[in-house]
Amino acid sequence: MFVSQTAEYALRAVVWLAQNPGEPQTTQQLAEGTQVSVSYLPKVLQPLGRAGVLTSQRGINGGYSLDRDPEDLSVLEIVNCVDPIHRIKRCPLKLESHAGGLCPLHRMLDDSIAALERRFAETTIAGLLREDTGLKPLCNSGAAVVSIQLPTPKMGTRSDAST
Amino acid sequence: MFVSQTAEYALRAVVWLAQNPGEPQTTQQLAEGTQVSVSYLPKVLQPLGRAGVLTSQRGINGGYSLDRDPEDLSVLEIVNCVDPIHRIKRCPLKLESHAGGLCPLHRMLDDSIAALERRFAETTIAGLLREDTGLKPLCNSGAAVVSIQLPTPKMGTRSDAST
DNA sequence: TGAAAAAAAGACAAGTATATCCACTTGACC
DNA sequence: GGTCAAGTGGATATACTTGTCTTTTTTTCA
Repeated sequence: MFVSQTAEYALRAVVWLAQNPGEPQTTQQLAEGTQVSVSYLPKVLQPLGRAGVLTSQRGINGGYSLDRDPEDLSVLEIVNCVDPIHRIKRCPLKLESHAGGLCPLHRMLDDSIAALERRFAETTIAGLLREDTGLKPLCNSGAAVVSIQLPTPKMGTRSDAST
Repeated sequence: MFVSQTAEYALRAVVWLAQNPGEPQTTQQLAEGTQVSVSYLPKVLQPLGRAGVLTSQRGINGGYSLDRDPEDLSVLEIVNCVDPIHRIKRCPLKLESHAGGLCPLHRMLDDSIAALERRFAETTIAGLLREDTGLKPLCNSGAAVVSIQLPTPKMGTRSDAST
């Protein structure tokens, strides 16, 4: 894959939390909102808690809430909590002659990783919430959907993405 | 990960074959040149054979040889033989409201995949061989190393990449 | 034709990612 | 303080990726 399933789940959860500020979200609520299995989600969230991205509160009225300003919380940070991106630093073949650099193949691969990393670093959670193209980040139902603003009952008017 | 181990191995093997045209390379030779386990390599190469990227010849003096012009053989093709890149086409949460497009989160993720795909499509094997920065693509030893052109017996003079 | 070299094919083993479940702890509220 | 809601941690299951090994098939060459 490209980013792990777990990282994708973590991103969903953080986006959901950013969309539902105020009261803490229980595992149930998060699981429903992000369509992640309720029994797996806690495992995904724990590293985010340890990293200080979110806080968890036990007991009645507990749940998870975001502990960072979405405005300077990047996608990269979330991904790195859960499934760190590894750059290629040394020759994977361990050739002594390549000790000081990477050959064209691995340089190209590392550059690609770097580009991805850069993009993830530049994308903030708040940015994602702002760039609303008619489709609110994950979620349909419940809490966060204030107005989805359907243009007409017919479909396919939005012309955003398709392929 | 980012590209699978298997895909990385496939790229190494193809680069090696492009560097060693002429007589077919046995699994042993390829394994040594690419530092891939000799018992795993055949598994990696088989999909490439089926896809017509390389041909294999059994028996004495057999081995693998590239069956495509490195000039228009892209990294993307190799990767796709072995571990295809999947774009995000539909909402992974299967929200009906997102049927016609992707939300900002998944749009961003898909755009990142697309950028990667584009880069891989634009990079040819021949291109990698040309862009020789002092380090020949994988390989040290043996066959393909005609002149690695060591500047001095001392190390670390090359100043190409390091971080 | 026979022997040896080589890839192909398939069974199997190990490791890692994903997912589930349950017993335990923490905390809020009565 | 008791009770119940909620997260935590650990054990276990399942699936997929990576890796090994053995047998079979193909091919060349003597």
